[in-house]
Amino acid sequence: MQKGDAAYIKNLNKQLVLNCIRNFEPISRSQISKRIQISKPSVSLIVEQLLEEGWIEEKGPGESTISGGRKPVHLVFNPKAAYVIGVDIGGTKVASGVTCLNGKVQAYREFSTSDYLSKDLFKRLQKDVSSMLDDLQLSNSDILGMGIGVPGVTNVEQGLVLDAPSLKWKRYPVRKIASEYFSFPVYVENDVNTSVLGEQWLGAGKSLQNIIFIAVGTGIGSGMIINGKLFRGSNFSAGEMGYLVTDYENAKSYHPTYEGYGFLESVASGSSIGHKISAVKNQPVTAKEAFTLWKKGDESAQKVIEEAVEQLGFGIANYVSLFDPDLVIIGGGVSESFDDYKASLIEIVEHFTPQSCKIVRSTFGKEAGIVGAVALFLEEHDSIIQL
Amino acid sequence: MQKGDAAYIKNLNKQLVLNCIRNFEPISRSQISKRIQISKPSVSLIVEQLLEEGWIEEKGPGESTISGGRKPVHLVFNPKAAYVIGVDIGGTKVASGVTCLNGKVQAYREFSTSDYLSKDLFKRLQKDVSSMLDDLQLSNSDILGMGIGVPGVTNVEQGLVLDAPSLKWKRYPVRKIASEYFSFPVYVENDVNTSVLGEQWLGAGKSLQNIIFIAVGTGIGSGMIINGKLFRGSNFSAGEMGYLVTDYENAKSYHPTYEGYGFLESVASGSSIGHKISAVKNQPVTAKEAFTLWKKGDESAQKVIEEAVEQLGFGIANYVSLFDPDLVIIGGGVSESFDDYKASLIEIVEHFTPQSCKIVRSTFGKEAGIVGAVALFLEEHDSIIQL
DNA sequence: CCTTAGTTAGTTAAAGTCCCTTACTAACGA
DNA sequence: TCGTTAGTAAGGGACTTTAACTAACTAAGG
Repeated sequence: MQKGDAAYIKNLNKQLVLNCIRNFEPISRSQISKRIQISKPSVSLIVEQLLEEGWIEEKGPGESTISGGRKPVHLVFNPKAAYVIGVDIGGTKVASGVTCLNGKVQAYREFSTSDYLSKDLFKRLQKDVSSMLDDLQLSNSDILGMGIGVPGVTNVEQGLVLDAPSLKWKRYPVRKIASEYFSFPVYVENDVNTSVLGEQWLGAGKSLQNIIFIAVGTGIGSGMIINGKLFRGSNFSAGEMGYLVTDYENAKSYHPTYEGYGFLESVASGSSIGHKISAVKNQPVTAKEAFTLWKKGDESAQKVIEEAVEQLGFGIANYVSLFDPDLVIIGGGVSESFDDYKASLIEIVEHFTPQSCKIVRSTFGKEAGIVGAVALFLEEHDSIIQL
Repeated sequence: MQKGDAAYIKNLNKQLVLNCIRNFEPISRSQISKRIQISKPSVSLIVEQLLEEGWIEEKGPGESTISGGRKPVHLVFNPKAAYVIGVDIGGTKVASGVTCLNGKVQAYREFSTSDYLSKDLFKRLQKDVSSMLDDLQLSNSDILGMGIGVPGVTNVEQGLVLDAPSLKWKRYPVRKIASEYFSFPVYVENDVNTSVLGEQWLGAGKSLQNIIFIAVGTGIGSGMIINGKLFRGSNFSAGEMGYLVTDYENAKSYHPTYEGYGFLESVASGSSIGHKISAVKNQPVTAKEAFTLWKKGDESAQKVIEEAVEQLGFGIANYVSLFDPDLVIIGGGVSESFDDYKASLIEIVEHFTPQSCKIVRSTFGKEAGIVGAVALFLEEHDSIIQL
């Protein structure tokens, strides 16, 4: 529990005022005072400090009310007061970007993961970051910090990637290594978790309290916002949706430990769809191609995909039954064809859950990883700017 | 967000001191100061107030350290400073009890639900409560408030039972009705949720952050503590474990909306075990009798129970995969035979989850409902005494 | 046994920080 | 000029803290 002293309440109220401005700009000192129930003199004092520190700006006078009176001074948030760097380390590429405090991406870079995986990955990243800062004419002191999304189980407190198969990282001390290249604080987190944070901040889940984000691609992973906060589980491995069991008969003969994948991802992931159709066709077919075949009326593709969607639907239904979320967001490679199977997916979920729940597709494009990583930084870092 | 002022920090620090005493008693003013990092004068002042208000007591001198010095004055929590009433409204009986602040039940009463369900249930409850208070020589002012556990979906904020089939309550305004009979504050919550709160407070899940409580009886329900707090979901219906789907083939022909039960409870609950064996034996058999038959070597009982345990195991595995909890607690009628199927249950869960997780049986006996309801009150009510 | 130095517990007094209330000035419409 | 609203100044209250105190105890030495 937190101890209360003067500094603590000062900070509390300062954040309260700043958040009020962020959410209701433009707004006057007087209105802030009314809204957050802090006396006018206190608000004025805090506003003065925020102005001095550059977090907010005065923006011309507002309009008097109908009954007359002095015009209020409009205050607005200054999203360029500082910047945050978001990094998405994926299996194929490492994308990085600089965003302002509103999450707008100001600069973007990427490089191939495999070229630098064995060595100098962070050195290369440092190069990209320097180049972006140069472009934007920013210095290190303008940067609050960096968030990094990684495809694996991560201990965010220690900045340690516990296991990321696609990068071949095991107990890899990312924060420690990154601190050798960057002077600002760095936070690392599983990429599905950063995704759901991004969606909560600026995407489909804006200001919702309970959100599930499901990434269906090579495997199936998920992240969740619970009671407004990211939930990580007791061992940082909550949301392992790929391990769900939805088939009593087949599961019995199934051995996750041998096969290296969970049950659900062995029947409903993008790669499983690819494998199954490849087996039928006796030639390599990717999941993307499978969806194209399906649309063209290919029967074997239809069968495989329909079963995959059905199993995925069961998995989502289970998730929803347990969590009762406001929203389920589908992301990952297989979400590209979301519109094609959306209807049947929703039907299955509705059928097996006590309460209905919206299911939508992820909103972001290639910037998803960046925005999520930035959201992670803002969520974790103890600054006046909070998610 | 909370606004900070003098009263707020005072209250914060007061709670901090009181909790410190509750957790580490006996403890001296000086030690408190060191532990919670509040200056000695402040601690002394707060302690003086807590003594005056009766929450704590001085208890003789402690021992000096090896290096000499004045003996510390030991402070201890006074669990009899106030009392809380816990009520468990079940399908068969309404149990009520008075506990002290440590959760020890000081008095207990019960009456048959069916006798009073149609009318005067709360009037009857009031009688039991008065009688208990008389026995304990307590007055209304000694009672902080009342918690009530109910077998149904409940909106705790409004004190409204949304749907409790076994009581035939729909949108039943329990708090409003209770307020006509009791002068202290009343909180209502689903009984599985009160159970998990009770387990977190004084049971198997003491001081753990992520706990799942599963009640297997007539149906299958569950409650969960997430990040240390009870999670209710967006529509107060999180934890509907009975609706999990674990069987691809059978689920397809299954229609929860028609059958009134979820899929998992149709194959793994106590009543489903009873039904299935009754069908085989062509005579009514209860779940309890089924377990007895099983132990005696009855083959059909074995088959039915083993399948039920298997399905339940799948359900728990799914739960664990998604939540990554510290602990799973099994309660409800079917948990009485827990030791008989514990091994196979654990084996299944281990097999299908990425991370292993302890599974134990619920700790409480008939007082479970009372303690849980009291825990609910303490969790919800904004008093200096917090869960 | 008595004395004294060293140590720890708890209190007193003064000062700092934050907030609030009250009363003010500033600015505007009618 | 009056009524109204925005924002500021001054004084006071409620916390906290630091620094210095008193109280109470152990242990060692004469």
